Amino acid sequence: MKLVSFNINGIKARGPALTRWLDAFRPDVLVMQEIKSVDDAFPREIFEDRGYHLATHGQKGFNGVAIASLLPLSDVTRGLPGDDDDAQSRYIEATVQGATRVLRVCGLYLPNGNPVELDGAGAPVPGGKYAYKLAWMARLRARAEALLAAETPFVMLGDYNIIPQAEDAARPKAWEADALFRLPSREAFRKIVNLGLTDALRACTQAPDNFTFWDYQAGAWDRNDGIRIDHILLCPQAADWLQDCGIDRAVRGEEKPSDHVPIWAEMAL
DNA sequence: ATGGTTGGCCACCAA
Repeated sequence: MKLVSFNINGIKARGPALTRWLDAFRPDVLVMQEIKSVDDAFPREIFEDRGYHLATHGQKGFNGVAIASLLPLSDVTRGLPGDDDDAQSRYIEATVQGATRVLRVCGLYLPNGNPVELDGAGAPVPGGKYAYKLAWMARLRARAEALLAAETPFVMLGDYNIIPQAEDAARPKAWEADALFRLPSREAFRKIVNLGLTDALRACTQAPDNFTFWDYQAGAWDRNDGIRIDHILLCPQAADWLQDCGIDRAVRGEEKPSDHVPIWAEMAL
């Protein structure tokens, strides 16, 4: 079965491009980010007409995540545990029933974190976007720990807004001070991976130039000035079920594309 | 290295 993460950058603008890709690729389970829609305005028929179950967690104007699945979906939960005051829609979980196995699918849109605001001592300014990013990552790590402790097979996939290593950017120097690549961001990502999770793409290839995002600006796509920030992390059990992983980069060159492309994992479920 | 584009939505913010 094919499991995919795709930051669609606005469902209202992405209808034609998304449906073309959906019909060509036919994912079994799809998590989306930046739907930029409230739940009531989401065009559910795009998915339901094609036989998908759909769970959305949207908000007005920004953010918003969703899960579409050909396999039965159950136990949908919305929001990342750990902060009841967090009003941003960035996290959704659901249980997917495969032919022989059950998988907890965690779809996430990790905060961008820019601009990086630091105080005189170099600490993130409380209430700033960078502090929010790091706090969110600590909550995500706690959630992964809880799922590991419960021995619930799970995958955490989505737009992490993290460039894990220099080979994951065409021009790493340009990103050194950015919230997507600065060392504390990469350390926080490693602390999650180091719980024992597998980066699905890196389990299948060490090649550089496996980007998932190219900015709309300055001809980034034409110059292949990209970064790898969309990731699929697997718990040890789910990693045993991984068969292949790749990035559907051609989507970026089609008409009216998102600035991200799908990353997929083939799993024995 | 810098400047630049798109989405949501209606004055700009976010990326």
